[in-house]
Amino acid sequence: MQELQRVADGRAPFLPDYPPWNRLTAPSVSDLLDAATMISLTRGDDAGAGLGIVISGALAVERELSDGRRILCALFHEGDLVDLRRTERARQGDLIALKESEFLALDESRAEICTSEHADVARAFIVQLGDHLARMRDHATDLAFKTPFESLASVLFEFRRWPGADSGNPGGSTVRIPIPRGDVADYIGVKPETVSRAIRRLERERLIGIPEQDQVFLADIPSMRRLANGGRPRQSTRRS
Amino acid sequence: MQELQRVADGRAPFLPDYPPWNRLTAPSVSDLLDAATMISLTRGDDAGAGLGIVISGALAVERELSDGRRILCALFHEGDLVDLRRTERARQGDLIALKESEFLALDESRAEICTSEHADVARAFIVQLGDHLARMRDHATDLAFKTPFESLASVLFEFRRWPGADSGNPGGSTVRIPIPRGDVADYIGVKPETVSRAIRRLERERLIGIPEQDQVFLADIPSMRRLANGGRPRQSTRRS
DNA sequence: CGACTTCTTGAGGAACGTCAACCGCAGTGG
DNA sequence: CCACTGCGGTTGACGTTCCTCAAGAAGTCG
Repeated sequence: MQELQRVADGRAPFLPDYPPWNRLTAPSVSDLLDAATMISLTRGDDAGAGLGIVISGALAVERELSDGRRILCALFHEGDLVDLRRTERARQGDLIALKESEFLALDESRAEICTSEHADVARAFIVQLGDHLARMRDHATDLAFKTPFESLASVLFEFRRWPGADSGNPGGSTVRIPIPRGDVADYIGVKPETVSRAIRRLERERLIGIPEQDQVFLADIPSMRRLANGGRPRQSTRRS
Repeated sequence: MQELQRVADGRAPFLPDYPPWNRLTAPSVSDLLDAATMISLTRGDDAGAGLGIVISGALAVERELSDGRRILCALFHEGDLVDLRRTERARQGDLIALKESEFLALDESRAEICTSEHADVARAFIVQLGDHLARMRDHATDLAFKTPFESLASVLFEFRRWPGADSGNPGGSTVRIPIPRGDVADYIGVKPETVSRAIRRLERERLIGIPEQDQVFLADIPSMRRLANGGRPRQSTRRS
């Protein structure tokens, strides 16, 4: 029994301590964990499963285009339910780890039984899927924005909502960028060079500061919010 | 009672005759319809509800950016479950009709009770949400593609999957474009002029034909598939 | 220390957005 | 019956932007 082993490890709280997972009743948790297998991943690893819960780290749905371009069309963080079951298309993409991660893979058929037998599990799934849809709509909006500055500003706010992103700063004006620049670029649909240039320009304009490589200080949150919502600062509209 | 009235209208099959809706048991359907209100919409109307099922027509989540740009970040067609409940962001956008549509709005709290009491309804919701997530991932990939030709090819295949899109052509090589050009443009993140130019170029290259304004004949489906999957035909790579 | 990856910076060109005008059509009212 | 109006779609010229290609800087791991 995998979960018993885990409990013996002293890592008893198998499911994330976030809603909706910490709202489940004990029998539901038990049944869900019966269908679960913990997988440890390092950067680049394929999770090899289409259903599960991210325990730590960062995963993404990666798609390699026929001409070599790479796209990360969805990001998943700690506590996220990953559901790639509805796969009518041929190229659904692979679920890969962007860093050291732990993934609680769920057996599809047993998980399905679990959702039909436990209303709270079904509810948790619906809540999670609805959450992800909202994020995907935001992301689609970012991509349609087209200007890297807006996409970047928006994705910074997205990262700010990641669990643990605001650890150590109460006001939340420091954001950790949890994945490398190249992955950010693949996520917002631009090239790494463009991400670099965009960051440097935001820095020049005093909207953000980069104390460390993977940290961003939001110096002017209202302006950044405006930017993320479409107040596009094209060349002509630099200061205004 | 709204549904009794409808039944009296002779329009008894209230839910779409597609999976997963036609798989529900009678009591589930009855409970679900108790929470439902049918709304008739014309182009531009706001549905005014964040949860429901599209009975006919086409709806979209529209977002107006602060500088006037307009983005359709999700499309919904006949039989789709629309769930905008997870709205942590301020600007979630509006659910609007792109054409004459009928929308079966569901009361949120009563629908929630319904999903918790009927496992098959919960399952239908999960299936639908998972389906939409897959579509959103595809869409995000399209948008990240960046070249309008690829996005357009991809969106044509998306339209081909719409119910009724292949009515009258067995092979499915004719696709109906169910929404105006401008909406297509807002959906794939480009300008109407670019959509027009992309269509004309695909036509010039004999990949598609445009018998009517709202119809596309896929003359070379394999090539279009390649295009949609990222075999990008930039200026230099015209024939190869 | 050296090979590697990640990030950055620069110069040049292709591509899409912008602006403007035009076409065809439907609805409207004189 | 026909001019007027508005809307959706198309076409063209032009400019900004971002991708491409290339090289260098900085940090990491062997």
